[in-house]
Amino acid sequence: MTKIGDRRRTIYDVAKAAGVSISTASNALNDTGRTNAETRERVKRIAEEIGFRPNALARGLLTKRSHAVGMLTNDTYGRLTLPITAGVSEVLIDHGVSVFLCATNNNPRLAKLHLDALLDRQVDGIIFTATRLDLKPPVELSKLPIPVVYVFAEGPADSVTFFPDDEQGARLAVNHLKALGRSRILHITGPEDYLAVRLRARAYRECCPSGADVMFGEWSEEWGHEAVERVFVGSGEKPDAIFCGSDEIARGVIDALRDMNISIPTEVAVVGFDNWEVVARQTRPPLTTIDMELKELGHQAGLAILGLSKGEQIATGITRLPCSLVVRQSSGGH
Amino acid sequence: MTKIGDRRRTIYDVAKAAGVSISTASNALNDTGRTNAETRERVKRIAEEIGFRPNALARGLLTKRSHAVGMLTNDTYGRLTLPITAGVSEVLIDHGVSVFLCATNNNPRLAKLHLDALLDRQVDGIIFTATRLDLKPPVELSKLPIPVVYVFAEGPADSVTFFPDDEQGARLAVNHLKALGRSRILHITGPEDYLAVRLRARAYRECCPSGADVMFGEWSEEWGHEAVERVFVGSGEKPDAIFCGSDEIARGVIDALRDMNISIPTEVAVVGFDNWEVVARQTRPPLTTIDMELKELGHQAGLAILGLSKGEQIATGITRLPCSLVVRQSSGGH
DNA sequence: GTGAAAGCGCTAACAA
DNA sequence: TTGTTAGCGCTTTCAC
Repeated sequence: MTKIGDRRRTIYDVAKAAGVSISTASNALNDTGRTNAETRERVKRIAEEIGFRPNALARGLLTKRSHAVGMLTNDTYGRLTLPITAGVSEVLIDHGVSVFLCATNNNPRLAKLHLDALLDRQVDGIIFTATRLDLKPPVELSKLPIPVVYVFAEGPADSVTFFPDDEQGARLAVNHLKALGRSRILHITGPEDYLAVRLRARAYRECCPSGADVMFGEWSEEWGHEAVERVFVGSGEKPDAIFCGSDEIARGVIDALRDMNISIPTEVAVVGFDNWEVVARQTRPPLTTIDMELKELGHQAGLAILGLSKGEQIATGITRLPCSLVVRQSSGGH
Repeated sequence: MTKIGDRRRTIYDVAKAAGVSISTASNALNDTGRTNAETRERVKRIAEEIGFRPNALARGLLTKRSHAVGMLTNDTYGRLTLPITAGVSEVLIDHGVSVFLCATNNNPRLAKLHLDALLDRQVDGIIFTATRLDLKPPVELSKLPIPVVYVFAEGPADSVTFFPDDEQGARLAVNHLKALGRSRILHITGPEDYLAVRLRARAYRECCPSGADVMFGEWSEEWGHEAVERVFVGSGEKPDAIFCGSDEIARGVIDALRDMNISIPTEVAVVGFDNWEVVARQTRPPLTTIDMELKELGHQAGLAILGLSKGEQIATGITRLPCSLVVRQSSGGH
């Protein structure tokens, strides 16, 4: 019976089994240097056979590239973070890069702890994600020795930053309603101190020059409900469409309209913002809404950090990625 | 002007600045070996001053412990995954362990890719999370050279596995309703092919020996709505309480009851399952529900993998962690 | 109590 | 084309 040590195979094992030196083995495995095609194939085959897998720690120590990036995030229960992270991870895994997930809960002590851990691990870059465009990181990220990409968060002026194009998204919603023949469109949205809220409201106003009416409030169903009650009591001309700042607000709006026996979309069409499926799919009728393409945002952020970590030049400043319109029954669109 | 190279400080820099050898510096920094207390303090102070941070790659290469673990997950848009991950990360960061997040989308190819990457990075262990107890990992995890912990998923018989105590959670719900004086309790729940559904239904039946009535269906609001309509049309004795298999179902139930002008909780009390705040907080009235303590599940999984990676003995088999009851207005409890 | 030296597994000059 | 060699930054015997 052959005694096989169960320690992991190293490049030495490959070299010995293939009858070459470790440098030849290394070159063959990585397609670097000048290696005879035949030798290369043989080395690769043998590596495969004996189950060789390179030690990423050793490689990283030498090359000073760990092929890992850190994601520092604020948003624990993250309906934003998770799709973004999935997008980041999805592009990076194809480039052999793994992702450390660090939830900071917006706590500076925790953020520092995670940041130090990431730096110790020699990550090639950091992606910082928050839930608001106008929220600062809980820890200083601006003078790190590695590149940083911001998603849904504000970095220094010359940083690489991604977020959704709120104005374009709002235009998409309003133009959809206008194309459906609606003319008295109301905008019920979140707190005015959110940049996203202001951007969306601005785009909405530009699309509805006559009689644009914005109701700022909270990010809750409750607020959607309340706003509708406020608008639809009494007489006077009523809106024939409502563009909501979030799907949650839209849900409250829809529930309130149903309570008042106002038919959707016949009397009032409703459009939301987020395409948060668990909400948008479950309203009655299902909600037409704006999708912020969070996964794509993650893709772009991943590609950016990849490029930066290789020393490539990436356009700095804010890049706003287009939103898309998801039509369901609440707007009566097709 | 002193030229300071901006490469990272190494233990050599610390040793030189402190006038000791690198081995002494290492011992001092790690509180290992016999080191003069005074020397130790001096070395630590100097390390701090020059901004020394140990290179985790070098350390891991030598010690064969990377102080990183991988989380392999199925549930991309994860209302389960995220709290669990947060819990894992929360305990581990305090032990200097970081977490790689790998979303597999239940895709074997992707899972293999991620698993290999984790192995290459010499992770100290892997936590596999799924969304169902009776779902197998998309990749073979049973004979890895590193420990594996399963959360919300089934591992081999002798593996370490955590999930919530569905039966205890169900008993909590039913007993709460009984304590409130309800006697005709109906159970509207998800598909019977889920183990969790069967366990909850069993516990419910045991608590309601007389007239226990279970309606299996889907995990949707729609189903909750439909089930209520089915039950409350026609004459005959109606339930005075409904225990739902999920918060989403409960939401449908509550909406349907309101549509029928049945008052909650006076005529019918409702309890959900999940404590998914975005749903449970927004129902009218707010939903009494069962919390699966996902973060605590993550804590336990993190501690388990930590212990296992240190070679400690951990009880194998399935550990079910208690759920808790969150009382809101839908049950009229206090 | 401290230091010299070996070496973790790998890559990249440079020689042959 | 291939092999030899020198480290990457750190921990850890084992002399002193």
